[in-house]
Amino acid sequence: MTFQHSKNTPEIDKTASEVMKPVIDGITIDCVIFGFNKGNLEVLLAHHAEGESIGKWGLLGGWLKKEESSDDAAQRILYELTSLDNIYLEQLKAFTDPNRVSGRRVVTIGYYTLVNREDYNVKAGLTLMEATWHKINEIPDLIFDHNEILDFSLMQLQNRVRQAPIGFNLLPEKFTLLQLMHLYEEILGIELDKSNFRRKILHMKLLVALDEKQQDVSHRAAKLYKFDPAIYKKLTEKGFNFEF
Amino acid sequence: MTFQHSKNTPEIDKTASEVMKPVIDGITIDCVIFGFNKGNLEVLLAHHAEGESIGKWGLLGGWLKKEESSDDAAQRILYELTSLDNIYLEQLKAFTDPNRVSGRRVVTIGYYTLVNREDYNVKAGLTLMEATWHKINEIPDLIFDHNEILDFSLMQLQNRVRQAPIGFNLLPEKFTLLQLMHLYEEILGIELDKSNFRRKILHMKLLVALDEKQQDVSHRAAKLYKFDPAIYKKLTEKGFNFEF
DNA sequence: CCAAAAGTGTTGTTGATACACCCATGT
DNA sequence: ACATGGGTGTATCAACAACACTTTTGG
Repeated sequence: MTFQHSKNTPEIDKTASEVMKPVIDGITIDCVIFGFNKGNLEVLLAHHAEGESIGKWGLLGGWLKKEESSDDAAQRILYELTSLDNIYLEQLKAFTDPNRVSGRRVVTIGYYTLVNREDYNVKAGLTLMEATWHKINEIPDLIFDHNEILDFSLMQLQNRVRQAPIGFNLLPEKFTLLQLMHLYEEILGIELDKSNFRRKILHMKLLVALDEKQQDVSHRAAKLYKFDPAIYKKLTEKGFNFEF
Repeated sequence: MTFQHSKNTPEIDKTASEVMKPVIDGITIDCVIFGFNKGNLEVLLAHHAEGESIGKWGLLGGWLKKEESSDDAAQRILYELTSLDNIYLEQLKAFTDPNRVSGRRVVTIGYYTLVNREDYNVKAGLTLMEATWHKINEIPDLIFDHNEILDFSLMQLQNRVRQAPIGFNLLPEKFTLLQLMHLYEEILGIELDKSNFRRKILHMKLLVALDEKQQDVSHRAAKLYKFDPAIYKKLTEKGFNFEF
């Protein structure tokens, strides 16, 4: 017995159009936008001022269009909603529970992004009266399955941050070692030893020491560092690991 | 200026039906099925005997139905095609390039699974004249974007195998330490030291030594071990790492 | 006895951990 | 002077890599 054609090659099955027609009402994109502010990991949420979900919060999202990939759609939606461009963006997975939206069959593709809050403050704000940042451990009930998407994205962030220095996307261009350490502590929910963290991170040679120091702090000013993307590229080719 | 409703809450937008209608022709599921045989990592591919793609190979897949999640669909499709049940199965991501299938807008959700070849041989075979195993480094040109999906799944497997002992799903219930080591070597594409591997894996306490030995080998018979899921559960709660 | 794989032991090196301590600066 | 965070040094311990070695078994 051989395969039935309709099973192993669905895309070219001539009878597929009947099967498909009622199946999917549409595909959306939902973005978990992470930011780091004063030692707290935060997420940008949109407030719904009208419609069924009035008064509730949700992730930022939109419809996938016919002629774009989901990566392009996520990029576009993010730009439309926040004016942010060229930021770290990665697909999580598809969320497909048939009851995730009542009454309709809508599949959503989750994304997460890491943004530098300083950039965000400059470029956006104007268009975003209804979107505000929420601390990661003070997240309200969200619409649909958005809490699940957010939980998944946090797990993903925790995993990814151990394998590549993507956390840098959450920081301003120039930062101190302790800021970086606090970022890792906050994302991973652990405590780190100052001295050991310094040695470890400097040993990786990923940071470039600048000739600048912090300004306007009421204690000894810390040296500023920046992340070196060239060295990062070299290291990724060899494969490397972050374990804190 | 506030959000336009159609942007941040797409699912309940009253005008959405017009936007959606032409957008998606359907969603499919494609599974990368990994097996391990005689030291080789292999993938199960289906041969297309008719239709546009005649003569070409592709991943095993099928349509997502209206009332099932993609996880359920993947499970169902796998069972229909191979009679395999209750196997390790994980979503990769959605593949959404608008041109991945010419003439139609079909999004596919990729999955990968790890199967024990001994189970497979028993239960399947009858229904699967047209599906055969291919060594991971002898993969032909596949239909659509299936090569891309396969490449992605291999990366994912390499990553996941370092964080949890999912590799055990590829082995028979009872195995020797060197079989396990060869599995890691094959998946990760590295060479390992026998002695160091032994110490490391035994030190994790994840394996249970059995009172059995290999049979019918033309050299000293190795002790057989099995994987202990109870201890695995304990360890995952604490979080643990495999680095080889 | 030999081949082939199983399995043990040893040693040098590296890196993680846990501290104690000094330094610079604003109030 | 003291609080606050910046930054250095060190002793101990666990993990790892490299490699040599012994054991068991079938042919």
